Amino acid sequence: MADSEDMFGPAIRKLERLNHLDDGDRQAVHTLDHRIETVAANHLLAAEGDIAAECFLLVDGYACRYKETSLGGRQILSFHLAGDLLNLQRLFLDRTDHSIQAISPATVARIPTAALRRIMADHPRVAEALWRDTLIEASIAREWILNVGRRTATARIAHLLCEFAARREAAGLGPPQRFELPMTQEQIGDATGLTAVHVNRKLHDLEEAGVIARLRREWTIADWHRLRRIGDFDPAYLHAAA
Amino acid sequence: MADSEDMFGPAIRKLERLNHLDDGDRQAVHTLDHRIETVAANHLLAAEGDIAAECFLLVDGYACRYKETSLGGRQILSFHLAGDLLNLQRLFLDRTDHSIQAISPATVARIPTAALRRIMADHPRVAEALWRDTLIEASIAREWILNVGRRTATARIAHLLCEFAARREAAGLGPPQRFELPMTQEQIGDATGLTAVHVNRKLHDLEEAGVIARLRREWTIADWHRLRRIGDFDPAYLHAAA
DNA sequence: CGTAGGTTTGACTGATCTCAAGTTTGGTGG
DNA sequence: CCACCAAACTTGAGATCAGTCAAACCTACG
Repeated sequence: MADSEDMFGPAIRKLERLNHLDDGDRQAVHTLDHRIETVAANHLLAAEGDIAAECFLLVDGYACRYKETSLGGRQILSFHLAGDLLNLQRLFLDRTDHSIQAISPATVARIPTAALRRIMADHPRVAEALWRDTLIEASIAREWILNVGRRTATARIAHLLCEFAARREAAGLGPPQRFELPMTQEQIGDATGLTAVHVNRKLHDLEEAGVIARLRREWTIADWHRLRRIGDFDPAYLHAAA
Repeated sequence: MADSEDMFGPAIRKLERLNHLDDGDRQAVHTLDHRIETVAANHLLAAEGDIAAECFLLVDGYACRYKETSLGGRQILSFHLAGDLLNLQRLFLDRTDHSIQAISPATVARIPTAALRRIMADHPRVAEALWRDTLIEASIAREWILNVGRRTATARIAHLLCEFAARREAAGLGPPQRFELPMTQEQIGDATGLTAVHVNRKLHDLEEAGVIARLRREWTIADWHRLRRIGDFDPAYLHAAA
């Protein structure tokens, strides 16, 4: 049990932020049927069109979801950190409609959707937490439509950084001012609808303006207030629990 | 009851596409607490930040959801037609995170979220239909991120037209080849991350290419196959029931 | 039949992309 | 521990797609 305690810890903490759970609820989550898998960076966890009836719990590391156009353009739809549940739409839909990829070395638990549906039926508080999680994810997706559709390149990038910092902090993974960013500039471009080249240039602008600082993969938000203003970032859409 | 039969007809048909319902389920939907409202085009039904705990059922007409940047840029997040449930995220979240507006004269039923939560608790099949509806909406939002982020102007517009035609047909509102488009070119621009001027030019391109034809507000899709290819449209993301 | 909202057109601007080198970084095997 | 390699990052020059601004022109409706 100590083992699955470790594995499900981040997820339980996330569910507790979404709804109050009692001991029975927590116990039920701990004993969820699952299969642990450790994968390298860039490993594809699920592909568009898959019919495997399972959800993923990201135990450790980072992942993203994406879709591609028929011309090969790739659009990242969301980034995920430890504790996030992925592929929840498979709970009630037949097919995975996007791909899921680890963007760092990662540990995931594959959970059969049947097990999740059972826990939802038996534990209404868990079901409500999953509802909230799904609705918050939809809210984030809407904010991304706005970001990609109506903001300038610099604003899109700044917004993405703000969101990452905020969610990372909410998940208890560390302070928002300083962190190691798991994604490459190419991935930032794929998430913001820009090219890697343009992301690079705008990142330099932000750096020269003294808003952010970078040393290798270590990022510092030098002026949070200004970054937030540049990115037009209002955390309301995260509903305080993402 | 004949009255509410009429009012809830489109919604019941939509729920039936999402999950099998029995007579009790349908009866419960028909007797849902609600308040009918008829509004003019452009009427604001809900605003970002609202705390009123109610969802909307679009009984007749068309509506859209949108967000705005602090600089005034507006991004439409989705279009809705008769039978669609709006603001479902208020079921489990405290605040409306986007605005909702009628884009044609419309009739809506305002339903207190408490009534919807009750029906979900008592009628699991209805609850599952609402789950599916929410998940499909999230899938559509992801496709929109891809559309706005990674497609050319013409493709974005073509994709939007394909989606509208497909959803309209799925809702039983008429054939996909010919329809009256409820939105203005400005609104198409707001939905695709373009300006009205550019939408106008690309629409003319599509017309000159013989892909679409317009007469006043009446649109004809002259070459569905080509429109679909131009828009990179694969209806899988609608999960056959949107 | 006047008017406001919607559409169309033209000329010009500018943000972002493309292509094509480099350069740095981090990991790996010898 | 070092040499090497692939991936990631940088930089520059030129091309292009879409935006801006401004003026007409429809057309639906009161």
